[in-house]
Amino acid sequence: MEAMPYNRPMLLALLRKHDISPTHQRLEIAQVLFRRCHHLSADQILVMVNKRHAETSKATVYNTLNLFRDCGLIREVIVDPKRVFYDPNTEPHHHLYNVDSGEITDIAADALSVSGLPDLPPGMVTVGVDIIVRIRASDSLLG
Amino acid sequence: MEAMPYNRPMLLALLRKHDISPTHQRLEIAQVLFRRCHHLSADQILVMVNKRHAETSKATVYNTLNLFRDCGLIREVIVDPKRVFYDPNTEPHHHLYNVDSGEITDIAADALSVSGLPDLPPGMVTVGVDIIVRIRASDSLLG
DNA sequence: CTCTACATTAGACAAAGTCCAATAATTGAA
DNA sequence: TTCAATTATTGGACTTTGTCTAATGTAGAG
Ligand SMILES: [Mn+2]
Ligand SMILES: [Mn+2]
Ligand SMILES: [Zn+2]
Ligand SMILES: [Zn+2]
Repeated sequence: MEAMPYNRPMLLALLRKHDISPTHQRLEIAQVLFRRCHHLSADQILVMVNKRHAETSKATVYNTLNLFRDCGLIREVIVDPKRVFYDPNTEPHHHLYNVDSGEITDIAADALSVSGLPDLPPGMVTVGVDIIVRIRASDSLLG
Repeated sequence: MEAMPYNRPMLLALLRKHDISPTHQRLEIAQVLFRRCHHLSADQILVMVNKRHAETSKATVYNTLNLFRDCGLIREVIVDPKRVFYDPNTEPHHHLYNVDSGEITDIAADALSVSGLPDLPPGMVTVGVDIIVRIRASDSLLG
Protein backbone atom coordinates (compact mmCIF):
# COMPACT_ATOMS: atom_id res chain seq x y z
CA MET A 1 0.00 0.00 0.00
CA GLU A 2 1.39 3.38 -1.00
CA ALA A 3 1.40 6.42 1.25
CA MET A 4 -1.61 8.70 1.19
CA PRO A 5 -1.11 12.15 -0.30
CA TYR A 6 -1.24 14.77 2.44
CA ASN A 7 -0.63 18.19 1.07
CA ARG A 8 -2.13 20.43 -1.58
CA PRO A 9 0.45 19.80 -4.29
CA MET A 10 0.09 16.04 -3.97
CA LEU A 11 -3.69 16.20 -3.94
CA LEU A 12 -3.61 18.52 -6.92
CA ALA A 13 -1.45 16.07 -8.84
CA LEU A 14 -3.74 13.22 -7.85
CA LEU A 15 -6.80 14.99 -9.22
CA ARG A 16 -5.01 16.04 -12.40
CA LYS A 17 -3.86 12.48 -12.96
CA HIS A 18 -7.52 11.46 -13.05
CA ASP A 19 -8.51 14.38 -15.32
CA ILE A 20 -10.46 16.06 -12.58
CA SER A 21 -10.40 19.87 -12.57
CA PRO A 22 -8.91 20.70 -9.20
CA THR A 23 -11.44 23.16 -7.92
CA HIS A 24 -11.23 24.59 -4.44
CA GLN A 25 -14.14 22.48 -3.23
CA ARG A 26 -12.76 19.25 -4.67
CA LEU A 27 -9.40 19.88 -3.08
CA GLU A 28 -11.00 20.51 0.29
CA ILE A 29 -13.01 17.32 0.04
CA ALA A 30 -9.97 15.35 -1.14
CA GLN A 31 -8.00 16.69 1.78
CA VAL A 32 -10.63 15.54 4.29
CA LEU A 33 -10.78 12.12 2.65
CA PHE A 34 -7.08 11.46 2.17
CA ARG A 35 -5.40 13.26 5.02
CA ARG A 36 -6.76 10.95 7.65
CA CYS A 37 -7.57 7.61 6.20
CA HIS A 38 -11.02 7.24 7.72
CA HIS A 39 -14.36 5.95 6.59
CA LEU A 40 -16.63 8.98 6.43
CA SER A 41 -20.23 9.58 5.45
CA ALA A 42 -21.25 12.38 3.07
CA ASP A 43 -22.71 14.29 5.96
CA GLN A 44 -19.54 14.01 8.04
CA ILE A 45 -17.53 15.23 5.07
CA LEU A 46 -19.92 18.15 4.55
CA VAL A 47 -19.43 19.24 8.16
CA MET A 48 -15.64 18.85 8.11
CA VAL A 49 -15.21 20.69 4.86
CA ASN A 50 -17.20 23.66 6.14
CA LYS A 51 -15.53 23.76 9.56
CA ARG A 52 -13.44 26.87 8.91
CA HIS A 53 -15.60 28.68 6.39
CA ALA A 54 -18.89 27.56 4.89
CA GLU A 55 -17.81 27.24 1.31
CA THR A 56 -19.06 23.91 -0.03
CA SER A 57 -22.66 22.89 -0.59
CA LYS A 58 -24.30 19.56 0.03
CA ALA A 59 -24.83 19.11 -3.73
CA THR A 60 -21.13 19.57 -4.39
CA VAL A 61 -20.16 17.10 -1.71
CA TYR A 62 -22.38 14.46 -3.30
CA ASN A 63 -21.29 15.39 -6.83
CA THR A 64 -17.67 15.12 -5.81
CA LEU A 65 -18.00 11.86 -3.93
CA ASN A 66 -19.78 10.29 -6.90
CA LEU A 67 -17.10 11.64 -9.24
CA PHE A 68 -14.25 10.34 -7.09
CA ARG A 69 -16.02 6.99 -6.83
CA ASP A 70 -16.53 6.74 -10.58
CA CYS A 71 -12.84 7.55 -11.11
CA GLY A 72 -11.78 4.87 -8.65
CA LEU A 73 -10.24 7.36 -6.24
CA ILE A 74 -12.46 6.20 -3.39
CA ARG A 75 -14.90 3.39 -2.82
CA GLU A 76 -18.19 3.00 -1.02
CA VAL A 77 -18.59 0.86 2.06
CA ILE A 78 -22.09 -0.55 2.51
CA VAL A 79 -22.50 -1.71 6.10
CA ASP A 80 -25.16 0.57 7.54
CA PRO A 81 -28.54 0.88 5.87
CA LYS A 82 -28.77 4.49 7.01
CA ARG A 83 -25.85 5.88 5.04
CA VAL A 84 -22.95 5.13 2.74
CA PHE A 85 -19.39 5.49 3.98
CA TYR A 86 -16.58 6.57 1.68
CA ASP A 87 -13.22 4.86 1.85
CA PRO A 88 -10.04 6.47 0.50
CA ASN A 89 -8.39 3.06 0.52
CA THR A 90 -9.21 1.42 -2.81
CA GLU A 91 -6.84 -1.50 -2.37
CA PRO A 92 -8.74 -4.74 -1.83
CA HIS A 93 -9.43 -5.03 1.89
CA HIS A 94 -12.24 -5.82 4.28
CA HIS A 95 -13.94 -4.28 7.28
CA LEU A 96 -14.60 -4.70 10.94
CA TYR A 97 -17.83 -2.92 11.82
CA ASN A 98 -18.75 -2.03 15.37
CA VAL A 99 -22.53 -2.20 15.26
CA ASP A 100 -22.88 -0.17 18.47
CA SER A 101 -20.58 2.74 17.74
CA GLY A 102 -20.65 2.63 13.96
CA GLU A 103 -16.85 2.57 13.85
CA ILE A 104 -15.32 0.94 10.79
CA THR A 105 -11.82 -0.54 10.79
CA ASP A 106 -9.83 -2.03 7.93
CA ILE A 107 -8.79 -5.64 7.68
CA ALA A 108 -5.90 -6.15 5.26
CA ALA A 109 -6.90 -8.34 2.34
CA ASP A 110 -3.77 -10.44 2.53
CA ALA A 111 -4.37 -11.21 6.20
CA LEU A 112 -7.48 -13.07 5.20
CA SER A 113 -8.31 -15.76 2.72
CA VAL A 114 -11.58 -17.10 1.43
CA SER A 115 -11.89 -20.47 -0.22
CA GLY A 116 -14.84 -22.23 -1.74
CA LEU A 117 -16.37 -19.34 -3.61
CA PRO A 118 -18.98 -20.77 -5.95
CA ASP A 119 -18.69 -20.86 -9.71
CA LEU A 120 -20.42 -17.85 -11.16
CA PRO A 121 -23.34 -18.16 -13.56
CA PRO A 122 -21.98 -18.14 -17.12
CA GLY A 123 -21.23 -14.69 -18.51
CA MET A 124 -20.90 -13.23 -15.04
CA VAL A 125 -17.80 -11.71 -13.57
CA THR A 126 -16.87 -10.76 -10.03
CA VAL A 127 -16.81 -7.04 -9.29
CA GLY A 128 -15.55 -7.49 -5.74
CA VAL A 129 -15.78 -9.55 -2.60
CA ASP A 130 -16.71 -7.66 0.54
CA ILE A 131 -16.28 -9.20 3.94
CA ILE A 132 -17.84 -7.44 6.90
CA VAL A 133 -17.14 -8.68 10.40
CA ARG A 134 -19.83 -7.24 12.63
CA ILE A 135 -18.71 -6.88 16.25
CA ARG A 136 -20.01 -5.43 19.48
CA ALA A 137 -18.96 -5.11 23.11
CA SER A 138 -19.55 -8.45 24.83
CA ASP A 139 -21.34 -6.72 27.73
CA SER A 140 -23.76 -4.77 25.59
CA LEU A 141 -27.48 -5.58 25.54
CA LEU A 142 -28.14 -9.22 24.75
CA GLY A 143 -24.59 -10.10 25.83
CA MET B 1 -31.38 -26.55 7.07
CA GLU B 2 -34.93 -27.35 7.99
CA ALA B 3 -37.87 -26.98 5.65
CA MET B 4 -39.62 -23.66 5.49
CA PRO B 5 -43.15 -23.55 6.88
CA TYR B 6 -45.67 -23.11 4.10
CA ASN B 7 -49.16 -23.11 5.41
CA ARG B 8 -51.19 -21.18 7.92
CA PRO B 9 -51.01 -23.67 10.78
CA MET B 10 -47.24 -23.94 10.54
CA LEU B 11 -46.80 -20.18 10.32
CA LEU B 12 -49.15 -19.75 13.24
CA ALA B 13 -47.12 -22.17 15.32
CA LEU B 14 -43.93 -20.41 14.34
CA LEU B 15 -45.22 -17.04 15.50
CA ARG B 16 -46.61 -18.49 18.74
CA LYS B 17 -43.28 -20.15 19.46
CA HIS B 18 -41.71 -16.71 19.40
CA ASP B 19 -44.48 -15.15 21.53
CA ILE B 20 -45.76 -13.10 18.65
CA SER B 21 -49.50 -12.55 18.53
CA PRO B 22 -50.53 -14.07 15.23
CA THR B 23 -52.53 -11.23 13.75
CA HIS B 24 -53.90 -11.41 10.25
CA GLN B 25 -51.31 -8.92 8.95
CA ARG B 26 -48.39 -10.73 10.56
CA LEU B 27 -49.52 -14.03 9.09
CA GLU B 28 -49.79 -12.50 5.63
CA ILE B 29 -46.31 -11.02 5.90
CA ALA B 30 -44.88 -14.27 7.27
CA GLN B 31 -46.45 -16.14 4.40
CA VAL B 32 -44.85 -13.86 1.82
CA LEU B 33 -41.50 -14.16 3.54
CA PHE B 34 -41.45 -17.88 4.20
CA ARG B 35 -43.41 -19.37 1.37
CA ARG B 36 -40.86 -18.50 -1.25
CA CYS B 37 -37.45 -18.19 0.26
CA HIS B 38 -36.52 -14.92 -1.41
CA HIS B 39 -34.73 -11.77 -0.38
CA LEU B 40 -37.37 -9.06 -0.41
CA SER B 41 -37.44 -5.37 0.39
CA ALA B 42 -40.08 -3.81 2.65
CA ASP B 43 -41.68 -2.22 -0.37
CA GLN B 44 -41.85 -5.49 -2.31
CA ILE B 45 -43.46 -7.15 0.70
CA LEU B 46 -45.96 -4.30 1.04
CA VAL B 47 -47.01 -4.79 -2.58
CA MET B 48 -47.24 -8.58 -2.35
CA VAL B 49 -49.20 -8.56 0.86
CA ASN B 50 -51.78 -6.19 -0.59
CA LYS B 51 -52.08 -7.99 -3.92
CA ARG B 52 -55.50 -9.52 -3.28
CA HIS B 53 -56.99 -7.00 -0.90
CA ALA B 54 -55.39 -3.87 0.47
CA GLU B 55 -55.33 -4.79 4.10
CA THR B 56 -51.89 -4.00 5.49
CA SER B 57 -50.31 -0.59 5.91
CA LYS B 58 -46.74 0.48 5.32
CA ALA B 59 -46.31 1.12 9.05
CA THR B 60 -47.37 -2.42 9.87
CA VAL B 61 -45.03 -3.92 7.32
CA TYR B 62 -42.10 -2.05 8.88
CA ASN B 63 -43.26 -2.81 12.43
CA THR B 64 -43.55 -6.48 11.60
CA LEU B 65 -40.24 -6.76 9.79
CA ASN B 66 -38.49 -5.11 12.72
CA LEU B 67 -40.28 -7.42 15.13
CA PHE B 68 -39.40 -10.54 13.15
CA ARG B 69 -35.82 -9.33 12.90
CA ASP B 70 -35.58 -8.69 16.65
CA CYS B 71 -36.97 -12.18 17.31
CA GLY B 72 -34.45 -13.77 14.99
CA LEU B 73 -37.10 -15.02 12.57
CA ILE B 74 -35.53 -13.15 9.67
CA ARG B 75 -32.36 -11.20 9.08
CA GLU B 76 -31.43 -8.08 7.16
CA VAL B 77 -29.17 -8.17 4.13
CA ILE B 78 -27.24 -4.94 3.62
CA VAL B 79 -25.93 -4.87 0.07
CA ASP B 80 -27.70 -1.95 -1.56
CA PRO B 81 -27.57 1.51 -0.02
CA LYS B 82 -31.06 2.25 -1.33
CA ARG B 83 -32.93 -0.35 0.70
CA VAL B 84 -32.71 -3.23 3.13
CA PHE B 85 -33.57 -6.75 2.03
CA TYR B 86 -35.11 -9.26 4.41
CA ASP B 87 -33.96 -12.85 4.44
CA PRO B 88 -36.08 -15.67 5.88
CA ASN B 89 -32.97 -17.82 6.04
CA THR B 90 -31.31 -17.12 9.38
CA GLU B 91 -28.79 -19.93 9.13
CA PRO B 92 -25.27 -18.58 8.62
CA HIS B 93 -24.76 -18.11 4.90
CA HIS B 94 -23.48 -15.55 2.43
CA HIS B 95 -24.66 -13.75 -0.70
CA LEU B 96 -24.03 -13.31 -4.36
CA TYR B 97 -25.28 -9.89 -5.41
CA ASN B 98 -25.90 -9.00 -9.04
CA VAL B 99 -25.17 -5.28 -9.05
CA ASP B 100 -27.01 -4.75 -12.34
CA SER B 101 -30.27 -6.57 -11.64
CA GLY B 102 -30.28 -6.37 -7.85
CA GLU B 103 -30.76 -10.13 -7.62
CA ILE B 104 -29.51 -11.77 -4.43
CA THR B 105 -28.57 -15.45 -4.25
CA ASP B 106 -27.50 -17.51 -1.27
CA ILE B 107 -24.08 -19.08 -0.85
CA ALA B 108 -24.10 -21.92 1.67
CA ALA B 109 -21.87 -21.14 4.65
CA ASP B 110 -20.27 -24.56 4.65
CA ALA B 111 -19.31 -24.24 0.99
CA LEU B 112 -17.04 -21.40 1.94
CA SER B 113 -14.31 -20.91 4.49
CA VAL B 114 -12.55 -17.81 5.73
CA SER B 115 -9.22 -17.93 7.48
CA GLY B 116 -7.09 -15.21 8.99
CA LEU B 117 -9.81 -13.23 10.71
CA PRO B 118 -8.07 -10.76 13.00
CA ASP B 119 -8.14 -10.91 16.79
CA LEU B 120 -10.91 -8.69 18.05
CA PRO B 121 -10.24 -5.76 20.35
CA PRO B 122 -10.58 -6.95 23.96
CA GLY B 123 -14.17 -7.14 25.24
CA MET B 124 -15.53 -7.38 21.71
CA VAL B 125 -17.43 -10.27 20.29
CA THR B 126 -18.41 -11.18 16.75
CA VAL B 127 -22.05 -10.72 15.85
CA GLY B 128 -21.67 -12.17 12.37
CA VAL B 129 -19.49 -12.37 9.30
CA ASP B 130 -21.12 -11.27 6.06
CA ILE B 131 -19.54 -12.07 2.74
CA ILE B 132 -20.96 -10.37 -0.32
CA VAL B 133 -19.74 -11.39 -3.76
CA ARG B 134 -20.68 -8.60 -6.13
CA ILE B 135 -21.10 -9.80 -9.70
CA ARG B 136 -22.23 -8.44 -13.05
CA ALA B 137 -22.58 -9.56 -16.65
CA SER B 138 -19.14 -9.53 -18.25
CA ASP B 139 -20.47 -7.64 -21.27
CA SER B 140 -22.10 -4.86 -19.30
CA LEU B 141 -20.72 -1.33 -19.34
CA LEU B 142 -17.02 -1.19 -18.42
CA GLY B 143 -16.71 -4.85 -19.31
C1' DC C 1 -8.91 39.23 -21.58
C1' DT C 2 -12.65 36.69 -23.41
C1' DC C 3 -15.31 32.99 -24.22
C1' DT C 4 -17.00 28.60 -23.38
C1' DA C 5 -17.36 24.56 -21.12
C1' DC C 6 -17.68 22.99 -16.83
C1' DA C 7 -18.58 23.42 -11.65
C1' DT C 8 -21.28 25.09 -7.80
C1' DT C 9 -25.42 26.27 -5.57
C1' DA C 10 -30.09 26.74 -3.17
C1' DG C 11 -33.77 24.66 -2.79
C1' DA C 12 -37.24 21.52 -4.70
C1' DC C 13 -37.92 16.79 -4.97
C1' DA C 14 -37.88 11.63 -4.12
C1' DA C 15 -37.56 7.40 -1.56
C1' DA C 16 -36.85 4.71 2.62
C1' DG C 17 -38.07 4.51 7.01
C1' DT C 18 -39.90 6.23 11.75
C1' DC C 19 -43.20 8.27 14.80
C1' DC C 20 -47.62 9.57 16.65
C1' DA C 21 -52.13 9.73 18.39
C1' DA C 22 -56.49 7.81 17.13
C1' DT C 23 -58.80 3.49 16.25
C1' DA C 24 -59.28 -1.47 16.10
C1' DA C 25 -58.30 -6.16 17.22
C1' DT C 26 -56.79 -9.75 20.46
C1' DT C 27 -56.81 -12.10 24.54
C1' DG C 28 -57.54 -13.99 28.87
C1' DA C 29 -60.19 -13.67 32.97
C1' DA C 30 -64.74 -13.52 34.80
C1' DT D 1 -69.78 -15.27 26.06
C1' DT D 2 -68.59 -10.84 27.64
C1' DC D 3 -65.64 -7.26 28.55
C1' DA D 4 -61.83 -4.64 29.98
C1' DA D 5 -56.98 -4.31 29.37
C1' DT D 6 -53.45 -4.81 26.55
C1' DT D 7 -51.50 -4.85 22.25
C1' DA D 8 -51.65 -4.00 17.17
C1' DT D 9 -52.84 -1.25 13.13
C1' DT D 10 -53.35 2.91 10.64
C1' DG D 11 -52.97 7.45 7.83
C1' DG D 12 -50.32 10.80 7.52
C1' DA D 13 -46.78 13.87 9.26
C1' DC D 14 -42.02 13.83 9.75
C1' DT D 15 -36.88 12.78 9.17
C1' DT D 16 -32.93 11.51 6.67
C1' DT D 17 -30.18 10.45 2.75
C1' DG D 18 -29.52 11.46 -1.64
C1' DT D 19 -30.71 13.41 -6.49
C1' DC D 20 -32.14 16.95 -9.73
C1' DT D 21 -32.64 21.45 -11.83
C1' DA D 22 -31.99 25.80 -13.57
C1' DA D 23 -29.53 29.86 -12.40
C1' DT D 24 -25.01 31.62 -11.34
C1' DG D 25 -19.99 31.37 -10.94
C1' DT D 26 -15.33 30.00 -12.35
C1' DA D 27 -11.29 27.99 -14.72
C1' DG D 28 -8.28 27.91 -18.13
C1' DA D 29 -7.41 27.49 -23.27
C1' DG D 30 -6.46 30.52 -26.79
MN1 LIG E 1 -32.87 3.91 5.67
MN1 LIG F 1 -30.02 6.33 0.27
ZN1 LIG G 1 -11.59 0.53 4.40
ZN1 LIG H 1 -29.87 -15.23 2.09
